[in-house]
Amino acid sequence: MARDHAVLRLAVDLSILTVRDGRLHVLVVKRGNEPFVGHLALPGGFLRPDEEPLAAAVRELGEETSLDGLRLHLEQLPIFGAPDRDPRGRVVSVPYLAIAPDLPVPTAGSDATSAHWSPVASILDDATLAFDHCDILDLAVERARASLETTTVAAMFCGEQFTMGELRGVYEAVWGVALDPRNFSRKVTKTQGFVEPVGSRRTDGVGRPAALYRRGPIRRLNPAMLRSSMDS
Amino acid sequence: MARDHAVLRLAVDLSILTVRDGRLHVLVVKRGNEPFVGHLALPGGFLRPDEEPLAAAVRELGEETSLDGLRLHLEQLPIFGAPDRDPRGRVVSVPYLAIAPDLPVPTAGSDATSAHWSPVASILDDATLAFDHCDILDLAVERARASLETTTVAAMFCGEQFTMGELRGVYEAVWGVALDPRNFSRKVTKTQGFVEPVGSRRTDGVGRPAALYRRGPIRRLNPAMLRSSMDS
DNA sequence: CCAAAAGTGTTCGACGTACACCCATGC
DNA sequence: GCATGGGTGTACGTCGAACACTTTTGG
Repeated sequence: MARDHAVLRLAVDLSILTVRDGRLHVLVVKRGNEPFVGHLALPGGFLRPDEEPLAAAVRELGEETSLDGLRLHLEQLPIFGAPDRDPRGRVVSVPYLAIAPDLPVPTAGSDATSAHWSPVASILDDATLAFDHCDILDLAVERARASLETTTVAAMFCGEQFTMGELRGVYEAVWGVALDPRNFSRKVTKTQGFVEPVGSRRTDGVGRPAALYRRGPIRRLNPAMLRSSMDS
Repeated sequence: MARDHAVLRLAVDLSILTVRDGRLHVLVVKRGNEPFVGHLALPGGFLRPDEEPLAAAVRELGEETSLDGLRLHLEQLPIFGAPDRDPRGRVVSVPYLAIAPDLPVPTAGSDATSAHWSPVASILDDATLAFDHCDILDLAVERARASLETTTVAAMFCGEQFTMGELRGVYEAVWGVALDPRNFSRKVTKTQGFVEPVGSRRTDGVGRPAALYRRGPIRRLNPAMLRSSMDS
């Protein structure tokens, strides 16, 4: 039995999603190093010795975006391991899906310059990401869509306090459908533990002030949210 | 920036599940090499150079069990990457869930001796698997339970042709609940593409002969199968 | 005849869908 | 007033749960 084991490095790559202006956005960085210098890519980096993959994802999140990975929803997706996916050698990518509220443009750092939010639709249409990051992003978006059905992560797209309209906007942006505001509100409030009323109301915009909510303790949604389309 | 990248090896570990005698079983091997000589473990092995992880899983399946991995349901689960999980050095495990029909006891080969089916319940209760394989198996069983709700993989536990009773037995064994035979049959047959009637009937046992079915083209179940318990 | 498994018909209730209608704010 | 967004009431249909009842075999 020869030692024909593959020796390789692990990279963590993050699909950090948020909702801005009613559309799904992803955080991309412009690469400062070879290969793919100047190309857009998902933030990420190599696993360090004695480091757990999840810890590496949290670390990269802080280094490249100043986001607190411990407070975000982080979910590991199936790995990408094609032997020729990285010209530097054998690198297997461990993708993470991160769901973040709409925060100010994050800081750039390390080997990444000019990190910024970019609409997912245009990124996937142009297919301009380095490596196989378009495939990774595609997988992450699909997972996010599915997670909205069965879990309460939609609230992770919002801030500490949010209105029903904001939460509904998350579903509409990620799923790309219009939902009935009245039935949506009832479904959410009747699901014990999804959201908790804060008591106060938001009076900033036009229209009747909306009640404010915060995230409840429940993480899994049972029964699930349904994705069937409705006319607005 | 020092080159403090972790250099490591990838292992694929397979949770090969089947249903025997109405109970969920998993394929385990007795280890023939250090570490954990003589202990039970999930079948698996190291990734080879220029090999995709999925290809490695299919290869190991054929080597250690003579099962055709291309014809089975294979699903990659989140990796296990604790730095100290393998005494031989940094080894990250890529777990695969395989769902197989109840086949004759597979052949043993390579560094694994006496591969055999073992009830999942007793394996998890005793917690006797090598490495962190109990955690891996636990994850695989949870995934299998969830997959039965949203996909048609339950039929992968059966042979080419099967009766409604057999298919229902899969759900009952994996979920550990009793289902109403009458409502189950209706639900399955009314879901277009889940199963297709063969036309013939099976007359081996006692009772009215059951109609035979084969797998249909549909893979995702919509609406999903519900897991709520019913009294038998 | 009896036991056992397969399958049909039917009732009930929960819930998603659709929409009429009312509430509260800015302009 | 009127547009805009927030929220309640309610009727309808679909579907899962429960179960009475019939069918077809072996012993």
